[in-house]
Formats: sequence, C-alpha cells, structure tokens
Amino acid sequence: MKPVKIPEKTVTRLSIYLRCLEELEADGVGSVSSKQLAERFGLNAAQVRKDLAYFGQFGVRGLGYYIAELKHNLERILGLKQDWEVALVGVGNLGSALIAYKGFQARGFRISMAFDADPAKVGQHIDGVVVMDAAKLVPTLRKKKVKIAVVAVPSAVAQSVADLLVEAGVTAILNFAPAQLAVPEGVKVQNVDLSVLLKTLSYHTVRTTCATPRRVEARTSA
Amino acid sequence: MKPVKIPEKTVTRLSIYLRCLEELEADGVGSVSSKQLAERFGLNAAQVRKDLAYFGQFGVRGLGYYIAELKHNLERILGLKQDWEVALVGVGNLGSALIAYKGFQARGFRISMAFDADPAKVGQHIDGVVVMDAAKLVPTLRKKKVKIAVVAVPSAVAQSVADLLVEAGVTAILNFAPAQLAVPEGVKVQNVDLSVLLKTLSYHTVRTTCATPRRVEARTSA
DNA sequence: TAGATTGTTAATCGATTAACAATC
DNA sequence: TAGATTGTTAATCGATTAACAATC
Repeated sequence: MKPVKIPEKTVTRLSIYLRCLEELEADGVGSVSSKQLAERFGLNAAQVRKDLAYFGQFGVRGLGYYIAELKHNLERILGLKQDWEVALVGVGNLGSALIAYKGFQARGFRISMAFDADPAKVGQHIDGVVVMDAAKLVPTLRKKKVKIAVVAVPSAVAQSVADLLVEAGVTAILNFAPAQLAVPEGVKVQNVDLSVLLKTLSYHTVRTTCATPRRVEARTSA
Repeated sequence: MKPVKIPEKTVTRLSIYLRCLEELEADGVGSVSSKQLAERFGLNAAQVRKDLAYFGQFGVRGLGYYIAELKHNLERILGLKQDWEVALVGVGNLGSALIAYKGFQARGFRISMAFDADPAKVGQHIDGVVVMDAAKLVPTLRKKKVKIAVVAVPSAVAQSVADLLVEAGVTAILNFAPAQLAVPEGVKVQNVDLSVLLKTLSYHTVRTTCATPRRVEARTSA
C-alpha cells in the first residue's frame, strides 16, 4: 500500500549490479557485500543497499548478499525471467545492424519481427528476420502481444510510428530517432540519441582542449 | 574566478534546445521565449533560462531569444563550429552500421577511420572508410589529433581499447560495450548500453502489464 | 560473544521550480 | 508608458550519503 516512487536511476543501476553479479558468479564467488559491489563502479555502499531495499530484504546482516539469490531476485524484478519479443521499425542502416546485433538475443530480448514502409525492403530476410510491410504493424503486434519495440526510422516519421505502436498495445519503446515522442501515460520511451551524446562529447572536448573564453561578468546591483 | 559547475543534464538539454531552434528556424520563426521552448518538451521555462544563463546572457527582456543568435551561441558552446574526426574501434555488426549511419556526418561528426584486430577485416572498405590494424591505433590517432572515439568492441577487450585511446590522446569516448571503463580525469565516457536500456524497458513492462497496485498521479503536460 | 554488514532514518547535497526586480 | 520576458535569487523537491540500531 506504499506508493513508493522508485527512481529511474535505481532501475538502471539494478541492471548494472546484475551484470556484476554475473561476473562474480562466473568467478565462483558465493556472496558479496554492498561495499564490495559499490567499489566495483565507484558508487556508494549505502546507495547499493538503498537501491536493493526498494524491492525487499535480500541481504544477510554481517555477511552481505548471496550472489545466486540476489541475481535471481534482480532478474525477477527486471522482468528477465521471460524472453521478450521485440519488434523493430525501420530497416535502414541502423535497423539492420540492430537485427544482427548479438547483444540482444543473449539477454532474452529477441528482435523477432521487423517493419519498413519501403516496398523494396518488404520481404527481404535480414539475419533470419523477414521485413514486413509497415501497414501490417498494428494487427501483427496486437496478435503477437508484443510489448517492446525499437524505433529506427527517420525523425520525420518517428511520431507517427510511435502512434501506431501505442495503438498496437506496445508499452515500451527504444527510440533511436532524434525526436521527442509524445506517448500516453503508461508507455515508456527510452531515447538513444547518438547525436545528442556526440554533442555532449564535443562540448567536453572543446572545454578541455581549448582555452575557454571568459563569461560576461554579471552587472553589480543593489 | 567562479568555478561554476555545469550539470551534465544542462549540457544534454542544450543539444535538445538546439534541435528545436533548427526546426523553428526552418519554419521561419525569428524569436522564441523560454516558455515556448519549454512547452515544446514539457520542461520548465525557468529551467530553460537557467540552463542558458550558465553560459551568458543571450535573451532580450520582454521579447525572448533571437533564434539565429541563440543557435549560433549554442553551436559555439557545444563545439559544433568545427567538424570532428571520429575514430571507430571494432568493426563488427554495430561498428559497421555506425560507419554507414548517416546521422553522424550530417552534424559535423565524421567517422574518418576505423580499427579492428581481426586480420580478415583489416584493409576492407566500409562505406568509404578503410579498416586499419588495431596495432596502428595509437600512432595514427596521435598524428591526426583525433579527440573523439567510438568503442564498439566486445566488453572483454573494451578496457584495453580504452587504455590505448587514452594513450593516443583521445579525450571523449562513446562506449557501446556493456562495461564500466576506467579512464583518467579529463577523459569523458558516454555509455550507450543497449542491454541496460532494454532491461529498464522490461522492468517497466512487467510493472505495468502485471497486476501492480499503484496510484496514478495526474500530471498536466502537453 | 565480537565483528561485520544490513536495512533504514536523518543529514547533506544538488537540481528543479517559483518568484520577482530589472529592463526591453 | 504598459506589457512581456529575462536573469537571478530564494524555496522546494528529490536523490545521494552518513550514521547507526538491528542482527547475522
């Protein structure tokens, strides 16, 4: 009955803890303390405990966390106990690469269908996935109950694609188009804007490599 | 004099404001207020003004901001008045796609060289870029004074690649490997961990599609 | 038990938002 | 001038960190 708001950043960190646990488990380690976990990424031990405590009491006082158990719980919390069918929209350079990208399958996400509006692309096979006509998007996703979609279309059509996905019952969108998607409450959008990320990097680079021109000093006032 | 710390999020938003200004300019609009700009993404007008004020006084009281002028300033601040040569390391599925990805070039970032350790790939041409031997990385980047690199190698070797990049004088890394890179002070790493993003989405999806007692907070936003 | 580490509350820090004098 | 909107300070909100009783 507690409407505890869980920060977005906490969820992101859970994934990172999970990755670390997988590595530790592969090394044959049985348990780990919040301190050890935190040191692994330069985080704070209290933060690790707090992140985990949002979801339950997984630790053992005086000992730490049993890796197998915590891993199981994080997988459960993150929804990784099942495989997810992912639909991809937009089979351009990036879209094709994402289909072939092995990183997806490994972790229970499988791009099992792809859509494009270009008749030349429809019917093509890319790494075992048939490209379907974008006109079939809504009925196909509805029928297969697909909840997660990747948008890799030009930004000019990204919003209209998002509208279709929402109509089809999709609740989570990984958006590579450099556009702000408007979606109803309950639909989650993760933007991966490579252009914005690169600009952040160029900002950093001019700051560190060039001499920064001084800012205009604020005027004095009473 | 003032060591004003500029939040990471502010820099990210500057890119987004810039994109908006480009759209407005294309529409022939001459000026825009912080309120109009904020409404465009459901942000707060005060936040827009504060973000901009970190870098100077670009507005006109009673009027707003002249689009051409603000655009010019944001480009200057973000380091977009020059083209950036970008080096790509790891010519796998994702790496090849990034080379071909048009989004990069359009905005002044040009992947002008690519490296791979696989002898079978060295010498290949991908979209006009020759793949070079990873052994040549350090001298080549040093010579060309490349400051920005994209890491698209398997996570097992990501850290060793990062070490080489740092040695070569790179100050900004866009990292697609699901690994935490340790780099010295002054080097900026932007992680693009698709696996983490997908897990956030699956978390969201299990929360919303499975029975979860929750209170929906009504938030006014267009 | 003594030592270690959790879960959780309280203190701190930083970022967002509101408010308003300055001024176009 | 009157109305509008900035730049900036103060108030609020949320997230991180410190501290510590509980307890393995």
